[in-house]
Amino acid sequence: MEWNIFSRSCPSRTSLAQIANKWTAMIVISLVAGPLRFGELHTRIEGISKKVLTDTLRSLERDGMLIRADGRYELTELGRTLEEPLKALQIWAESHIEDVLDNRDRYDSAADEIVLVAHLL
Amino acid sequence: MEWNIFSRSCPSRTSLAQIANKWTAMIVISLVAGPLRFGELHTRIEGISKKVLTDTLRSLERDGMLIRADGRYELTELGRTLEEPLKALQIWAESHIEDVLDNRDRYDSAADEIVLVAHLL
DNA sequence: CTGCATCCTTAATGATACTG
DNA sequence: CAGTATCATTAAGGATGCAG
Repeated sequence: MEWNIFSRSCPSRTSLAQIANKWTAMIVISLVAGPLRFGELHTRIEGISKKVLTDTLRSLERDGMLIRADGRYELTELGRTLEEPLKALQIWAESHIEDVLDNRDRYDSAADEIVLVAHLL
Repeated sequence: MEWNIFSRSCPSRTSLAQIANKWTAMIVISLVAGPLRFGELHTRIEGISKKVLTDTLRSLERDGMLIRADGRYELTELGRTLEEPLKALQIWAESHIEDVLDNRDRYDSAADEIVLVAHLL
């Protein structure tokens, strides 16, 4: 069977949507070093609500990325295969953020100028 | 400066949210081979609405991932650095989807059993 | 064809209170 | 502590029509 994320109804797109997600990335990255409790995850991933954390953990558990064993969340073998690609996203985000912020400033001030000129006409 | 996606208000988290996104992934992957027109992107990325495509393209343009040159969207140098990590997500999604679907089936039928037992009590 | 603007619907997220 | 349940808010996504 040929799976293709570009195909509207291909299940692989739902899988992509699940892994291409900031909460998923932070949870998986947090669990790489070893199992953690709910509260530990809640502390490390600043700003995540208990509801969102619960929902995301259930969803990852359903997909077989992690398991819950005596109060701790642990990556499965499948989940560990996500370490590398998701860690790469973290590294990208943290190492390119200054460029991105500069670009945003430039873009926004260019937009401001357009508005300014428009007022002069 | 130390950037950290786990910090609630760190700008790098907004950047992570932008790249850890299925539409971003599909757009960037589509543009790796060369510039494309709006309509070409709209065709390749099945099921994306014009509004979402427009919004996502603007957002990526703002962050400096791509530029619009005479009707074509083209990755910038910064955007091309996303090729590898995002392509990795595509490959993961397409190559592990069968495992994921199996896991979902198992998880859901286990949940059904619990409901069944609950009815017997 | 390439968008932008609008309106509408749904999904994601957040806040709070509550229970085992 | 580890959730669940509920409600409120916000963001994402989609449909349609219009304009350059």
